[in-house]
Amino acid sequence: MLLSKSCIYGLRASLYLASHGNENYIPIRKMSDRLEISFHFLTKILQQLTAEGILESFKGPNGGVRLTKPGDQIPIMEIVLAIDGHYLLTECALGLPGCGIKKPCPLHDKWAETRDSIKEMFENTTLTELAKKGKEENLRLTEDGGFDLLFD
Amino acid sequence: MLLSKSCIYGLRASLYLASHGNENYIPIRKMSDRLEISFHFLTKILQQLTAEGILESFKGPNGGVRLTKPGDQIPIMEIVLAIDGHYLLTECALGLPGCGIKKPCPLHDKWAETRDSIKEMFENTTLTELAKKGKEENLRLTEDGGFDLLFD
DNA sequence: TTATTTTAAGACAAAAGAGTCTTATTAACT
DNA sequence: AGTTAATAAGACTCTTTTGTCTTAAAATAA
Repeated sequence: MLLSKSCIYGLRASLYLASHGNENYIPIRKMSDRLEISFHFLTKILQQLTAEGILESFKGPNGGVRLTKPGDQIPIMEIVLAIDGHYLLTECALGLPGCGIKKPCPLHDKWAETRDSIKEMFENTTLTELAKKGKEENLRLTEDGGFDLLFD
Repeated sequence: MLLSKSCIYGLRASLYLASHGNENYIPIRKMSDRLEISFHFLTKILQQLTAEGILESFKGPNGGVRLTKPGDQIPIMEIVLAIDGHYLLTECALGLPGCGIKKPCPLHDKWAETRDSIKEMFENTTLTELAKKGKEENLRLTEDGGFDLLFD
């Protein structure tokens, strides 16, 4: 898999948050219900994003999590980096450690090019952009549910 | 990871075979030694490639495995498909089953485009092409060894 | 025929990823 | 103060991937 399950869940939750603006904290329980993700698992993932400063959390009644910045300032690459690390940006296609210009593997040149196009895609796509598109066209965010399910 | 370890090992071994032409069978033990891959693990992987018709094997003394076709007729996509399956060509970036034009996720369009560039890269790169380049420039195929290590 | 060299097959073990559960801790409301 | 609603933290389990080991089968050569 390109992205780990944790990363995918983190992205889905981030899109949820971006679809709602970030004035209010949104409870993780609500998100896990709507997104059909295990509550405890999602909690752990969002704790990572909180630790990385992408989310901020608030305990107690009316608590939850929200984005620390407006979603149009958050490329999805930020979420990917926070959860899966930089492997996507640096990993050798043949799994060789430190594969680079100096000590390349035979696939290095072609793969570096392809990898850059992945990188650019993730860097040039913001949460808000996807959330907007998702809302307008009621696109999918769960196995059988669209963005409309995220709203009351 | 983009490719599984099994797939990476399968690719490295295939490049080994392609560097040697396919007149002779090459023992798996020799490949596993040179490529620094566990013999039994590599054996299992190459059995998959044999089952898929990419390799043919021969038991007993002077036995081993070899490519069934000239390496310039084998795009590395064949190896990837045989070991990791078609997930690379079809998987949704947000992990939604059956994500496609009909029921897309918000990332679908952009991801499909990026995914195609990965696909094309793997389809347009042959074993021989990489093996030739690897031999000529003595590129890396193990943690610290180049193509020269593959030869006696 | 017997010993040797090789792949084939499958049981087993270790490590990593994914998911669950329990117990704090914090904040709001009554 | 006490109850309730929420996140934080960490132990624990399940599953998949990765890797090891043993035995069988096939081919060669003495």
